Amino acid sequence: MTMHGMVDVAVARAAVHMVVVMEVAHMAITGMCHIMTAMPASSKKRILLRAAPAATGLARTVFDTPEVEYKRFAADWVRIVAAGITKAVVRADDDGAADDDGDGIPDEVQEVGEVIWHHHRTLCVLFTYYAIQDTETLLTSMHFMTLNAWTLFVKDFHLASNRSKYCKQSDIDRLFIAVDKASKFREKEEERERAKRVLAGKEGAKAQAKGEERENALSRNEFLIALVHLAINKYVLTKEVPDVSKALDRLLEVDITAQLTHAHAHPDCFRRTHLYSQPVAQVFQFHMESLRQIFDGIANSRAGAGGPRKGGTIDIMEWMASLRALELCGDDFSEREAILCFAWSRLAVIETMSLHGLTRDSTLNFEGWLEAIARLACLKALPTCQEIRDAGCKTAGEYMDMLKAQDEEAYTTMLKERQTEWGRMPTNLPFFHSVSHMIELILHRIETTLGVTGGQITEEEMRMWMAPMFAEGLASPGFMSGQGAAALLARISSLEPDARDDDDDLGNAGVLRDLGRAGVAPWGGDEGAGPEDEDDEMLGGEARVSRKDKSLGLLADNFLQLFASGSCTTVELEGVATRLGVGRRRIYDIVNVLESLDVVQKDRASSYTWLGLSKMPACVERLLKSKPIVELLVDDPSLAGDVINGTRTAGKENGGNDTGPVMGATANGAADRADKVEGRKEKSIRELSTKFVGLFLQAVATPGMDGVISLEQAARSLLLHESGGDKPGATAVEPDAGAMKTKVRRLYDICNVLTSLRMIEKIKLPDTSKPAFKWLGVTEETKTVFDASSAAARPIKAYGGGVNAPVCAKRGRPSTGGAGAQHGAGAADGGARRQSIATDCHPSEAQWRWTHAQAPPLPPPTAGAPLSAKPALAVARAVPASAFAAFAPSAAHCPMLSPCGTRAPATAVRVEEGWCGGAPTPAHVQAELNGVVLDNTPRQAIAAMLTMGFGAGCDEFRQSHEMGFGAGCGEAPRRSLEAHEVGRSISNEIVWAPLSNEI
DNA sequence: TTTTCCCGCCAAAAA
DNA sequence: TTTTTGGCGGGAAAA
Repeated sequence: MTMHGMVDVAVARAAVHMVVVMEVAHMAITGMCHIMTAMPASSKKRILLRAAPAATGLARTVFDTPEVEYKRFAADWVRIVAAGITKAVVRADDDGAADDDGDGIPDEVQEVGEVIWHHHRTLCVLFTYYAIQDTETLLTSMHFMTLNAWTLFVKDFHLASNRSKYCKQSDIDRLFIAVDKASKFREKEEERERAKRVLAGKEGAKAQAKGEERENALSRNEFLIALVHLAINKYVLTKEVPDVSKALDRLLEVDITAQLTHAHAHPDCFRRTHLYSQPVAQVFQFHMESLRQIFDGIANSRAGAGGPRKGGTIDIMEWMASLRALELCGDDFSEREAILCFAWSRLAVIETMSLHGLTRDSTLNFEGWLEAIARLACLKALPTCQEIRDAGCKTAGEYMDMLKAQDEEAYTTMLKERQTEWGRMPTNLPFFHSVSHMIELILHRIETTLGVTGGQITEEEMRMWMAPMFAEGLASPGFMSGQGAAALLARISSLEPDARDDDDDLGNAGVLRDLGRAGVAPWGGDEGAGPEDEDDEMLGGEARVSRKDKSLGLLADNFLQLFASGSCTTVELEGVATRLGVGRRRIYDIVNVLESLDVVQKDRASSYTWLGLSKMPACVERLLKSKPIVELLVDDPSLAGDVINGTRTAGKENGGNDTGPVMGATANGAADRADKVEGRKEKSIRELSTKFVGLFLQAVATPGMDGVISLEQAARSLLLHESGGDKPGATAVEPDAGAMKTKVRRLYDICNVLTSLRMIEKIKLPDTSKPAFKWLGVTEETKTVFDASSAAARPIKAYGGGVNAPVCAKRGRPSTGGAGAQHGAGAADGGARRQSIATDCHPSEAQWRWTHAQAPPLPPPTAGAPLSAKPALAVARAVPASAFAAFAPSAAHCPMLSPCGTRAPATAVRVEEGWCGGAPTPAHVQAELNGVVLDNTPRQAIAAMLTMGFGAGCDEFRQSHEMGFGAGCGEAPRRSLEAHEVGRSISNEIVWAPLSNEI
């Protein structure tokens, strides 16, 4: 009953993950159950809640979750036990078969299991790393470790010693063979058994395609078994350590874990510290359309060749073939490293011994593929922005190919000099630049092949590009050999599409786009032919952002888009503000109005729950039914005559001049609680919004008004109400001009968001030019606003200083144009072709185009606003939720959206948290680099980003973080791994969890 | 001009 | 206290 000394702590901390055990392999691990019972009930409940989505959202998991990892371990462990580890342990251990807790499993075996679990992540990584060493058998190698690989592993970690009695190289080789043979034998047995048991079910049919033609190689669980034996040989037999679990722990801890290098970093290190940052997400987002096409093209390549169609995934062969076609491997990085990129971009899969699991584990979905590209970007030798510029090129791709063509030697030299070791980050440029340049290179190569230039890659183009590959590339990947490959390939490709329910079908986006630019030859020449584009001579300096680009309406659009597309249901103010690139203050304006309509609901400080359209119609309905709080007054006395009519007991004309309440059957009603002059609370935008909507509803009910209200009218009604002037006997005090002005200002705020909701629209009163709005109610368009898919498709508009391409059609520059004011690069959306996203720091050269070729379904009033040009760093501050769904940590990962623990301070995050927790916008970073301090700048977050390699000149930050794939992953493996084991970040605020279930 | 409405100070309300 | 909310109005950009 006494529990395992050293592992104890770790196990206790990891206890949370153990809950899952029950469902997975409870049979084999029942012995561990007591751990769970010892767990505090509260935490148990919490985790179970979180575990739920894991089951359904596996494919969506962006980080490897503890749950999955635990299950993966459980699956291994079941096999290990089945393989008879018990016998070996009991035989070697001093305690023998003691089973104090009487659960039927010898305590020592249990402890061994716990030790393995403790190091399982590391071991999985190592297994893959070495399995990949052998490119000879590329395909199988990702799941099997050959003798060569095993030997290399042993050598790297100095596990063999010729002086030792039981651990000479030859002993270890023998060990390998023994394990391999034993399991092979057992597998055969099992299979026979199974075959017998399986009756008709189609289960049986596909269950065992697993031909055992694989020769000497260890699967992961066998590798683990081998390690146990190795530990026994190394420490138990030599009497150094009496007990097997301790010996294993020592082996894993001292001999292995402590010797890990950056190359063995867990995939999540890279994801967490580099990949999921806003700048990177933006880079991807910028090229999203093209990337999607490319991915689809590659993913469906075999379908085109007559092969089976696999749904939306890319396997290793396709990955390698595409890299070859792009001529990416070379002196800077090898094919083996390319394979590592692929392997590291996969997500943990629980069961790799089933057909389904194997497929999962052997392929990358879109997000995974993007990650692989990002990893590739780390390895690839790429030019800096400066170099590109100096060479007079627009993109990195252009630069590379030009260099190659003009000076082969220099090109080769560059490749050699710039290569980055696997596991390290490039040092010559910020990571997101690398990614950007990498993508440009890919696009450029594809375009050159096709003779196309700039712009989105279309489906058609992709097909053309892929064509030659059917013929050669994919069909006979020359870089690999071996039957195993063919066998595995057959296995993988034969399986059913696996209902990829997930991935949004951006499929038709391409079509839309093509339609959009109809008239322009698909590729072939021309293109730029857009009648309009011109200018871009670029601006000199600071770009003044148009007021329209930072309007509340625009912001509201983006806000709605962000949440409507469903990536997250928790609205966390600070995070949203950062994400949207605005100050918190502005978010309040929006949220308050939305709250008054039940679109969001406040659940705690700084946090709201997104309700979307679920409650909103009912809310409006309710307002309609209940008597309005404020009575609508008709502003123009003359008009009052007509308006006031039937149906209402409009009978009261107060002494006050024109004031005539139009509605409100029971005028007295409104008075009840409005007695005391309304306090601050009553004047909140939230309340104001409710009242305002009430006014609209009255206007709708009033014949002749048709739901139209002028702001002045509304303001006056509101003010009169506030002053109590609308009460029966009261004397109306005509509000003074100042008050009116203020009130109108507020109403504009509300109108802006209501407009974004498409619930009202601005109209101009025929007669006067008075501003007025017309109530539309919950329209079809409103529904569209909330519809997840259309929201995802809806382009986001750059907000504020966001800088991207000038897209405005309007040529003349706004009068203000001071010195080199900015410009609209006037490229019409439809024909806009990609330029470069080179996230360069020199605006004068960059010409951005925000390429939303497809016309937004419902251009909001503000659409088409010119986007100003500006320093490249800030490409677009607002990124569509759809982008974040794929790249950004989900709410669950990121305290910025949904704190899992205590809330992070509003403006600062701990450096350890990486970018999570108040991510700075590119503009912030830019400002910081320029030495300017913006308000609301999350300085620490920026510091964190800078340590990751963004920007130069921030040595004080960098020095302490010269890291490879992850902070601490290289230097202090012990510690950080421990932290990882527990599945939480060091800061203790981030809890790994699957991406929100519903996406 | 008039209409819009961004910005952000600073105080009330809430931890 | 400190942090979160958010009223409020100057004043400037659009129309």
